[in-house]
Amino acid sequence: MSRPTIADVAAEAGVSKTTVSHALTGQGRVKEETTRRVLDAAERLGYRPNMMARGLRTARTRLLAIANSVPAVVADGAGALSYYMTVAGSAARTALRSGYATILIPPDAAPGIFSDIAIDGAIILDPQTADPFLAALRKRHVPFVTIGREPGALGAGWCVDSDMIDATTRLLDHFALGGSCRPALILTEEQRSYSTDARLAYERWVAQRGLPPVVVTAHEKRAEKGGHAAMSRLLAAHPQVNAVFVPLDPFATGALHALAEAGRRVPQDMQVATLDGVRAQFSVPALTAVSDDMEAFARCAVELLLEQLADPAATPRGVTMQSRIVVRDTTLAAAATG
Amino acid sequence: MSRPTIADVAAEAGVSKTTVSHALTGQGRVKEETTRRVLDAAERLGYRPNMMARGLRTARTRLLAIANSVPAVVADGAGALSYYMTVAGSAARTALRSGYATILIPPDAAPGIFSDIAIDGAIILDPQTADPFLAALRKRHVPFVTIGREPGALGAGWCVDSDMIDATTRLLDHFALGGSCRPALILTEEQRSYSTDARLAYERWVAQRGLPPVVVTAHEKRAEKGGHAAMSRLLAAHPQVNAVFVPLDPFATGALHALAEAGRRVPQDMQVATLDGVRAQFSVPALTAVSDDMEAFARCAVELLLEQLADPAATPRGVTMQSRIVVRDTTLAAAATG
DNA sequence: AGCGTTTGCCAAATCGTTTTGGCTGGAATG
DNA sequence: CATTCCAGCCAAAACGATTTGGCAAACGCT
Repeated sequence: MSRPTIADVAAEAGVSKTTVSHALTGQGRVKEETTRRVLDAAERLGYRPNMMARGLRTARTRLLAIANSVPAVVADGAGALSYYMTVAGSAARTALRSGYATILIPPDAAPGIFSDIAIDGAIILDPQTADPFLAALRKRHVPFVTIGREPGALGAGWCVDSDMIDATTRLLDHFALGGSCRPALILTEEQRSYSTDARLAYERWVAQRGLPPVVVTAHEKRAEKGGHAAMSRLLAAHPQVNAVFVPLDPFATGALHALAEAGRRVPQDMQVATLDGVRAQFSVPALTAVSDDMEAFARCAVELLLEQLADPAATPRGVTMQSRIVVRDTTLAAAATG
Repeated sequence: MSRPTIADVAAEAGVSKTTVSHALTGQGRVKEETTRRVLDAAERLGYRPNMMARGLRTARTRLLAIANSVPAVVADGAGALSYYMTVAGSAARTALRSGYATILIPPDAAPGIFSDIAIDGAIILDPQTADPFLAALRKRHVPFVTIGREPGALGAGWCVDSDMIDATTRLLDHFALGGSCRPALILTEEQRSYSTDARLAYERWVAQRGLPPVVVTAHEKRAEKGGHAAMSRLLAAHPQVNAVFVPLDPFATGALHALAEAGRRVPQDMQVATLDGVRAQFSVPALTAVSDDMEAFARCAVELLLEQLADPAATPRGVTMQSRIVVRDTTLAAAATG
């Protein structure tokens, strides 16, 4: 026989389809003993509700989507977006516990994708200003949670975020531990909340010390090349700079190459730090980095999304997480302690 | 108004629902001009077919799943399974082109998952002997394609695979380029096709040269520790060995540590190679590796799966891909050429 | 003209759930 | 005793697509 339906269970248990549905979903009023009989029958037949039928009736798919707004900077292929995997996997696991499956939106997919797939909600990584993915979701009235805030958004949205202002400040303090410090910042042209926050904290920090702000940018798609070029320009224009925060990790490794070519020693002549990931970990020298627990981000994002699905009228809630600074080879305090 | 249905389009175009359905899906007979009118109406209303309704009727979800049979060997957290992301992302992209969305099965999920989600097909990475995921899929009659063969399976199944016998042979030849060579093999206890193939090729290679086979194994879950322990045992028991193929990359980095502790120079005293990935690339010294185009694997797997979905009665087809050997710091030919 | 075939369209059935509205019979209330 | 209420169950109506079977009109052939 093909897959048993609710009608088969009803026949087996000697009740109506309505009662089976109620017994299984906990709706309506069903005598305890009847419920047990239904559950038994369902078990015996190996009954599984048909998701399509259920979805049709309830207008819910029990599917979430996860997408990365950051394009796959395929500088050297593998692992460029490995943190995306970490997040996606963790989100999928968390969602599954609540009975939701997670659709993986491939890197670099067009935002139009969201009008073709049927989902109850979405998680978007690192949205940028006026993010096209978020626009598409809003248009379709699909609830979403962002990891990282949408910079320049009007009201606060559902999001989970790291405290990048605090982290940047602590990082600059860490730079300064190595002695007198003239820090610079290498950012992406694209505005994502981590970069705007880093800029804010940086400008505040240098202003307090009466230092001139030095910020160089490149388009994120240029990846390693962009970081290399930015660092070269920086060295030429601001020779006094002796520490640099380069959040985007392909930029950071590109910057390391530029420094090597220019004959600058790291960290003696130039301290370098980035956001954590496989690149930072495995690069030689290993990069000091601002590190976030991406798995926790993902878990939290799913929880917020489910909260929102349960009550679409709830007021948006954000969660902020503390980052750690992982000291490796590219900053002076490392040499001092290690 | 809420989302338009096929009935709205029918009204707008002045035809029946049947005709709309036929015009949109290309079924049945519809006059060219009528089709155009329907398409126009659908466009004007922004009509999107309801996936749940369609799925209910056709018993197809247009969802695929991708899962990794290899547990997340979370030796040092991030990036341990970054190749899984590469594959999953590439598969998702390919599937999307044919109108399928891809569900990400989180690492370490229980095989029982497949009785709770509604999918048309699945892609399973690196199945092991008597793989529980494949068992679950077979039980539910869900078509699947494996990346890597299921070792010890009776008939041939739908799969895409690398020619690991050839690659291993070439790798051993590469080892031998550095002079007289006594190679060993460090494998996982778990049998996946790449490991059984590597063993086969290795045993053949040493037999041809009248050398004794040296194979050491560890449980894959032990990750770096396992590789470390295996290498230590190898050094103690077989001091004459001067080259080792360690397919599982966490094992390989673990082995490198053991070698460093034992004061053996790499590659002078011991050549080392592994399967490619971020670890191999970024490890210091960088590991010579057998490298596969995982994105191509994924594309191919999706194509095979769609082929199978189009004709479930088709005889299973396998595709074999050629691997490259990427020479880095841990083999002697590298020193010779670089 | 008469007959069979093809073309173009449609009404109704169908997929497997949930939900609505109603029906029973016994307990509680007056 | 009559009335109201409620627990416990059910038949039928959704949900929005595809598919089946059929009906006219147009066409081709003798």
